Amino acid sequence: MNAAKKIRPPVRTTFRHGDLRRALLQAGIELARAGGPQAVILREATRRAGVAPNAAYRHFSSHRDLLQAVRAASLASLALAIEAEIVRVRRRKSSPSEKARATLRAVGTGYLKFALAERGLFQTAFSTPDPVEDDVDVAKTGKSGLNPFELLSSALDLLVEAGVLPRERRPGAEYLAWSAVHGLAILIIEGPLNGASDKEIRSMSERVLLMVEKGL
Amino acid sequence: MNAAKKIRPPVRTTFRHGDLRRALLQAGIELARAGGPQAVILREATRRAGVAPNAAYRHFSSHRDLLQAVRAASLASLALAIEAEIVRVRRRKSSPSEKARATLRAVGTGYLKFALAERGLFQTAFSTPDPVEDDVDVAKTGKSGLNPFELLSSALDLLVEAGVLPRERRPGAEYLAWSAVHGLAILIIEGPLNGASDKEIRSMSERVLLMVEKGL
DNA sequence: TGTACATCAGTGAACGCGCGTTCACTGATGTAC
DNA sequence: TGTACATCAGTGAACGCGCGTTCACTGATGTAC
Repeated sequence: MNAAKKIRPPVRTTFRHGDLRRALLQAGIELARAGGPQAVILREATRRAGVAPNAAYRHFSSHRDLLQAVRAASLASLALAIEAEIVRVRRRKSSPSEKARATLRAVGTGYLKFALAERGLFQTAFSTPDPVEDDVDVAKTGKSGLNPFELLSSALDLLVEAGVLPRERRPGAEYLAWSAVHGLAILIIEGPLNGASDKEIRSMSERVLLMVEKGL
Repeated sequence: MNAAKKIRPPVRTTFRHGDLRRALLQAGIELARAGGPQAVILREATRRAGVAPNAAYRHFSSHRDLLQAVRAASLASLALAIEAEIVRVRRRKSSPSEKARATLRAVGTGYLKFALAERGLFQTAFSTPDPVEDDVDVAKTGKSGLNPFELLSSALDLLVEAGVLPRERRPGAEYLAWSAVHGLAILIIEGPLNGASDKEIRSMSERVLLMVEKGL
């Protein structure tokens, strides 16, 4: 019993953690991954970092501050997932108009794949505060330096340049595309499409992307 | 001071509340209306009903149970809002195909209007558990006895009957329409379209509904 | 119509929980001389 | 190269909070006779 109480040897040997901010952020991301924004608990993050609860306050001004950092990281992951999908399109050779269309689809596909594979992070990325739109916070971007919203925008620009999308329909088109794809993502991760099979999900994804293309 | 402590006269004169379940549910709905599902706090509901916290357990087996009832009521409100919009269409005389189209638009319009006017209830209605799809819980329906999902389904059936929507495209069409409209609702209430003007919102709503009609 | 009694919707007090946050501190580290 | 010292990233203890939930109870009400 005494021994049991004496256990709890701080794994660290050094007194200073040295990289605590990153460690807390990482722990926060893992919490978000597993349980969404709700699960990002400051005390739990410090526990995972092997540190006293209040140590977090050296690096984050509040719980809110930590959550905000996790949210930014989630958006960055999403951007990365979209970029990965876009890269696959770039490799293929085809006409500009077909390429533009494929790029838009890639944005949607990347978005949906990420939502499905990382539902916790996806939910966290879009948990209430601050719109992503005109936000140039680098913490939210992928390799290209663009955040998910900007990636979608540039795909739409490409569509206009290729003459596929009439210029007068361009303004606000982000919201049309985003509505459809985001809505499907939510239906899949927390709506009636929740238990659906991979096949069903893939089919619905394709149909939604097609609907956007036709309806834009 | 003594007087101050002696205040707290139970407003009730009778010992038994008599209608506590309804009172708690009503309080829960108001909490949800003001702050979404998070704000539905069992103790607060009992406070508003002027009753001890544990009194709630005579009528709800747990906090979860209360929240579930509030959620059902939110869905019922949504169904009502959609039905109200549909009724407006029915009154107008026009060709069956135009009527069918208008009905589908009405479902979307009702949905979006409700999301905008009652964001707290809307968020509550779709807060995680139990899909609405095949759920025949009467607590979730409007006057017609149909829940929101079923209202959408029957609008799509109408579209097929009127020959507007090819029969082979019918299966799963709910999800296409719902994705787009639900996505827009979320963009409006907690996304980048949050601060948008009424005019912008109306415009985007129309465009999304048009996209659905064209893309279905 | 009157009385005895069972029912059960409410009370009052208390619980453990885990959270975010604040306080005064300590001692390893890097720097200036 | 050695020593004194300031810095500041971490500690340890404690806080108030409000939650959901459990317990043994009480007394107004409706019912059976």
